[in-house]
Amino acid sequence: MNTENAAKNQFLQCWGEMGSSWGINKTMAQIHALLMVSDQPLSTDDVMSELQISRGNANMNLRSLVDWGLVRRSHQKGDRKEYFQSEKGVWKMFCAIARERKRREIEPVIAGLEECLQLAGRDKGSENFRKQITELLEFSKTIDFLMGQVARQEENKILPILVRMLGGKKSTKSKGTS
Amino acid sequence: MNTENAAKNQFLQCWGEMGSSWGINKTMAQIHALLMVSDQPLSTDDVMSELQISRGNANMNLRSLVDWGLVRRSHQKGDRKEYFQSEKGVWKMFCAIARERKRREIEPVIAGLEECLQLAGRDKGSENFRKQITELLEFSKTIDFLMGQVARQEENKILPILVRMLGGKKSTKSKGTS
DNA sequence: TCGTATTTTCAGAAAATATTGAAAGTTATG
DNA sequence: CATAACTTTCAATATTTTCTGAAAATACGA
Repeated sequence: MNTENAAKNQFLQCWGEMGSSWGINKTMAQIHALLMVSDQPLSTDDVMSELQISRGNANMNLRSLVDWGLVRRSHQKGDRKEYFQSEKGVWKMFCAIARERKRREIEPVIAGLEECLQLAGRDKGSENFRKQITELLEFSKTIDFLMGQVARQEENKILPILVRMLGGKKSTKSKGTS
Repeated sequence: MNTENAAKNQFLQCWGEMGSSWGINKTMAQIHALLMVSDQPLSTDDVMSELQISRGNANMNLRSLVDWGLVRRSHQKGDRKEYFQSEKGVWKMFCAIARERKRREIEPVIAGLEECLQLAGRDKGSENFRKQITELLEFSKTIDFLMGQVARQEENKILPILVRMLGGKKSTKSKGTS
């Protein structure tokens, strides 16, 4: 990691940690952070030298980021190398993550819980079990639905509304927060 | 893992996987699953034998579950052993998780991003950097606020409202979605 | 207080995950 | 189509995380 900029290093560190704690490969999160604050698209070699990681590692995690829809491949004219550019809009990023986590983590849970109900049968002894699984399943389906809908919003209209609904700070000034 | 019940095993498996993919120790998630579908509180030994894990492992993860507010310690009269009982309400569980993840994972990110801004200074060269970090920071603060507010709702009123707002299925009955 | 039942801790072992780097594969260009 | 530039793969290795089990600590009842 270059020493160039302490703030940038702090950011790479911070973002990597956060990724880790949400079950995302730390290097993947760091590359994402690097690209997010990079003014130009970066090549695999740029990423390797900035983060001091191997080609294989850089390649694999860049591909993952592309798969997640957080990063685009790009090309510079007169250059054979591939460059990578991050989506910078926070809401767009949020949508991409919501979409992928729905697909990778919520949908499989729904399928798993449905299989539980299948296996549980209808006998008296499994009543409580079925009730609990059914409640989890319905909740999961609601979350699944909401993540899907949120992920397709072009603009972040929903969070400000929620903030108001859940008691956002009252405006003390005469004009609204508009 | 006892062979007693295929549905239960499926559930333990499924819940463990889900935990893993969200950065939660798989065993912790499995113990949680086990307690969720257990009619009586279970002792450490019960958990050990159901999941075939060591005392140390069981103890550590039970403590974590208690720390997360997902499991309560309980006692049976005339028995010196400690027993554990899961919160079963899905909404209550959701709130506990939201509360803890806010505290453990969102708040540190906010602090980290604020430190980035400190370190970045005010010079022209860091303009884009500051803009990006600032946007991430504001988004994080919004999420932080929302998780805090959601976590304190006794009842799940908010999700049904959201479902309606984001295009919940239209009523097929004669009256409109009013 | 003592002895016993129970819980907690923690160093070492095992398992899971992430990383490396070199070879194989691919693609663009003369 | 040969070559050089670049990308991808993957077996070996390193690192991190999780788990074990026995020892230490604690709580309880007589």
